[in-house]
Amino acid sequence: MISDLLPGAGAGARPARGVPDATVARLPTYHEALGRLFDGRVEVVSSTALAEAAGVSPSQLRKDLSCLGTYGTRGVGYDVARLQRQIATRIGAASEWPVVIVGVGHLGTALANYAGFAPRGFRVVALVDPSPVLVGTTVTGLVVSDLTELEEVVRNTGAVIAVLATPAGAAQAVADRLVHQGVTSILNFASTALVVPEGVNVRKVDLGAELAILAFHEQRKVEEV
Amino acid sequence: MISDLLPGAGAGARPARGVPDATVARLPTYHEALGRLFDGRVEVVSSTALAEAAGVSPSQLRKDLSCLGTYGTRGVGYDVARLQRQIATRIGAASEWPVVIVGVGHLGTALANYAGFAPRGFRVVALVDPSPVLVGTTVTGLVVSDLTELEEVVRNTGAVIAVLATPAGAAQAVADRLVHQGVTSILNFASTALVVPEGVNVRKVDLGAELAILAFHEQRKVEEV
DNA sequence: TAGTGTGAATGCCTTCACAGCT
DNA sequence: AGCTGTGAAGGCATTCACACTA
Repeated sequence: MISDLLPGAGAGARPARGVPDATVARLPTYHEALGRLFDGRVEVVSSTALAEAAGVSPSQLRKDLSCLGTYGTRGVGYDVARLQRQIATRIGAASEWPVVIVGVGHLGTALANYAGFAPRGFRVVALVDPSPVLVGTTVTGLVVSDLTELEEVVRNTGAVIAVLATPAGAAQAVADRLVHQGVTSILNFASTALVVPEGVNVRKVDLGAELAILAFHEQRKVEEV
Repeated sequence: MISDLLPGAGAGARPARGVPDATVARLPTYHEALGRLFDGRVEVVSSTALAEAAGVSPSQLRKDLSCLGTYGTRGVGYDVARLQRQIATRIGAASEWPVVIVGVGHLGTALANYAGFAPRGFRVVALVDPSPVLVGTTVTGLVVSDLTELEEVVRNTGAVIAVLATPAGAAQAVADRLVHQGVTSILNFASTALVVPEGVNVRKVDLGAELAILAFHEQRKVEEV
């Protein structure tokens, strides 16, 4: 939606080789839709069909894909396998990215268990939390490390992507330490605007805000009567 | 970000009394920032200060607030309490919205426990899942209902907002049933584009896609060398 | 004929710059 | 003097329409 409009915004992101931000944000959706709909059985797909599966307009899909170079055949459609490979390479789903999760509360635990990461090339390699109750326990086969060892954990795993699922108050301090250790991409679930240096990408996911946006529309419906 | 742009976009949303979608998406952030920074002690805030706390530009903040009518004083700033009240009313945070969560896996459980909903006027009033193992158990003080009773649950609670934390395959069917019972706002965590009638708002939160967008930028950094 | 690729046009959002209050 | 409110300008993103190709 909106997208974006969307909330969940990038910071410090440079214009990126001619691919507009809005397009980048949709590529994962296309990739996912391709995998979900056409597991080896369909060989060609039209822009109309794929667009519907991804929830966008056909012309938008075509324009987006044209940014990656052209992988369709006029009069026919797109070669599914080839297109999927191409998008995968571009969004890095072909590689495997180690990810560190900081904050092992309810949300952090859910993310550690989230099945949608693995097929997209992400592997959760470490969990970090300050709570003595949690440190040392095992979650999804990973031992929770103490927050004081954050630097060591990041160094050992070589992670450049981190997920922040801490309370809002702790987020900035943790982010600073992550960036200092070489993390350059942060997915932030805390409801704070993080300040990071140029070149570090942050995406914010504010679950409360998402619901609030829906409530706004509901509120408007109420007022209309 | 991209916000919005962004994935997570509204569907069926009408132009809304002159308030643009992009502004609506930021209002909850302003509301949250006001609450976090100024708990009763500061009476006036400038657009510059609030904008920094919310992670936007001062001019954007001013333009956004001007959509709500004018609650600032030239040469002085915004009356914190008054502004907060005004935004709260507009986004419906002054009311209390009952919310039904469908899908009580790791994510659904985390959402049921999420502390960020209550202060924004949301109360989780029901949990629904098809699994015989879960039905009847208690999560955060709520007994999990069977998916077959979905219609009854929605009717009894009077919820118009629902959260979908089901697998992708089940999402559309559940959405259809929710809409049929009068739900008009859906927060969708399943990685599927939902088809809903005019007048129903859907916001999609795709956690895997969020990470994938970050991976795209990392991939680009790698290729640059 | 069917469906991609893409300039052109439209519309939306953001940024700028300054007029207007206090 | 300081800071909001807002028209105007500029930049993106989306949509349209059609040339082009298999």
